[in-house]
Amino acid sequence: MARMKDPAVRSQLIDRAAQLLAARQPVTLRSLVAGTGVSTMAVYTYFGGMDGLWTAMRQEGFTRLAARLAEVAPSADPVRDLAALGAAYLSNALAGPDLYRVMFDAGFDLENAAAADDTLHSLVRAVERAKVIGRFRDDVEPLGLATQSWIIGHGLASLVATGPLPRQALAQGVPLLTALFTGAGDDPGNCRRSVERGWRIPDV
Amino acid sequence: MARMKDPAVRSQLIDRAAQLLAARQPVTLRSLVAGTGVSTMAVYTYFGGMDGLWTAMRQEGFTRLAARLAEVAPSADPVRDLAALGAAYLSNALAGPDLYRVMFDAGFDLENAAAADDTLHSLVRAVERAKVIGRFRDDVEPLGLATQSWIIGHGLASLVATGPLPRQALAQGVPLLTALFTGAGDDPGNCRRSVERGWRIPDV
DNA sequence: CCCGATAACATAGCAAAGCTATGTATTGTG
DNA sequence: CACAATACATAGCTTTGCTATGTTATCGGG
Repeated sequence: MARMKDPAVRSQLIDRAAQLLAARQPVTLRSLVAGTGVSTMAVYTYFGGMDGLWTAMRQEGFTRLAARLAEVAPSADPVRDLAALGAAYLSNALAGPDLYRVMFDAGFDLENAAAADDTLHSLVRAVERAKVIGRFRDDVEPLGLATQSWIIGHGLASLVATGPLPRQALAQGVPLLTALFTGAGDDPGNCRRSVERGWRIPDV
Repeated sequence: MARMKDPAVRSQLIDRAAQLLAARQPVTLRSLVAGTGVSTMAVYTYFGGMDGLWTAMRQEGFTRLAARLAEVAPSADPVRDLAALGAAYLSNALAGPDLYRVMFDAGFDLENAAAADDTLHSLVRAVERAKVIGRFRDDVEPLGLATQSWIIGHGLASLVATGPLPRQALAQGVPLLTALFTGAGDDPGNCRRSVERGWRIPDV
């Protein structure tokens, strides 16, 4: 009945946008299609305009974040896993600061909210596992503690990746998470060890 | 020898920009000067261009933040004061979410870094006072703990004011700060009370 | 007291931005 | 095989930030 959209063009445009973003070059309609051979109309057939492209970029950002978090294999130590998830979150933000900023830049669509919920879920599960083995108290609300971990991770990512704090400030993540998890009932010594073991990743 | 710049025009333009920002209307060169009676050149004589205007907006944001923080009168309970400073920080961010976002949006100039340092200083002083009266351990580094408090405040502000978390999530500030300050050596019961007394402000 | 130099300001217009109207080509379906 | 619907290119419109140029007002020195 008609021609079909070529999905390769769509991902090509997204990739090029991410590439421009990483190169600190302005992402404009014309600079996007410059190297691709397609015309400016492609952006409108595939994304409905530049706004649609930014929405797609946000989705791409959450997809990459989910991939990073999925790399964290659950271990026998859920507190370590929580710190490792935080480290993966930071690692993702530092790997693509501009893309990370785009994720939280403008209007939050329902799709982004769902993606953010997925991000939280992996944290919630780790908190629940920590409760099961008695590291956290019974009265700890998994969603609440997961949200608090997210707040710390996002605050650190935002201030370091695109803000005024230097990269060494990433080390603040260890005392922050240790204090949070100790407050949730974990033994201070064990907590510190678990967090330090999980936080290995992003100090590069 | 020459005409003098009129400072009133400068603040008029800044005010109008903040007004447009709060009304969620695009801040463009021509929309700025639309109601003022001045021409587009004014933006260039006063700010050197739109970038200069955004820099001035960031300064304005930090000025308002400093004013909010200055409203917090130091009391005999420095832990309460720390929580009150965090609440004032949140209150400022929620009063002008768009302006708050502008503050951390793009390039961080030296001036902004200095303003951010001033913000930190009020926190550092409160931490030092808490050490003096024995609420925090002697080995607590004031700058480190102040930075950690800032990370929490900014994470909360960013995720609530312009992000996916609902306004009720502000309540997460209490357990977060309580855990942080308890980890710094404060007695859990006293800490909770102090934080709750200081956190009164932003739950509106 | 006035005049010239200098800076503030208005006007007009340029390059590039996003977007749209229109025409062409291509592909799935009857 | 023919038709219709959709992808895509081309060209141009509107608005953006910015600048070149001319005009006017103001302060200091004679």
